[in-house]
Amino acid sequence: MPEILEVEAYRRLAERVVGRTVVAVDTPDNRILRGGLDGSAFDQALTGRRLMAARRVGKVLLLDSGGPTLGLRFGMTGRLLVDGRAAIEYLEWGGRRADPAWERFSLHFRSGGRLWIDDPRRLGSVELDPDLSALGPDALSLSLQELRGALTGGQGPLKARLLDQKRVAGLGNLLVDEVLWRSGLSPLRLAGSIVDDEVRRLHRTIRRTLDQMGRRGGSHTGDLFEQRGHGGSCPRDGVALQRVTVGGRTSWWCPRHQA
DNA sequence: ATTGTGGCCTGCCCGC
DNA sequence: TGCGGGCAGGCCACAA
Repeated sequence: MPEILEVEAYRRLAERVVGRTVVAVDTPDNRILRGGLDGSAFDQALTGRRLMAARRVGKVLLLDSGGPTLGLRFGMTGRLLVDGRAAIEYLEWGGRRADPAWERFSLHFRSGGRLWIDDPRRLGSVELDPDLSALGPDALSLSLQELRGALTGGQGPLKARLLDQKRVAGLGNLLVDEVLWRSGLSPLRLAGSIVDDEVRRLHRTIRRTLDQMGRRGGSHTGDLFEQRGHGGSCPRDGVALQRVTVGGRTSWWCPRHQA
């Protein structure tokens, strides 16, 4: 599903439309439109605008227009396509095929071509000038100090904390499971119990994991991924992985080396 | 205020 | 072969 790595790939793809001018906005599904606006409001706000930049904050893709900024969220099954090209061809848990019925939002450009969102489950959304003030520091540039801050105060399990977009923006279920597995930290540990040594290890692991998996092609390319599921075993030491729900998400972890 | 839970939404896979 | 149940999780509204 789209976590920070996929959305960053979407952002790079979206750079292809920077400089283009919007001539029409298609909103075949107004259920994904936010801010109480209908399709014509999006059309009115964006038609005639030239796109100035493609940015990303956490899992949100932002297209600056000189007027309103268009914010795109991809939920679990949203893909971005530009001129018929997908940033991520295969999306875990996404549709197994391309279906025009899954097109939810589309920008047409004066110079030709278009950008659109394909989202079978409609868990994504589109918004003008989204409020991003509640988002925590971005996971791709997360400093040690920022991670320390994210883990400080309050209570709750480590994994829930890392998934909380107000604490750290961009990490999703697969990335957090992979990072905790590599760090040897249990998803159930209380965030406040993580000592400084472990915070440093976690920080190093986040950086290395995002870098490596970004090059491999997305959040489904972790070393743990293939073993997620019943009957799966730890790739490191072979014992059966345990399944537990943390932060409302299915979590797979190794009871042998994650403590 | 923070933390937890349920629901949204639909494709896909499995077992009968 | 078709069908129904379970599952996937990002995000939000809502409850405690």
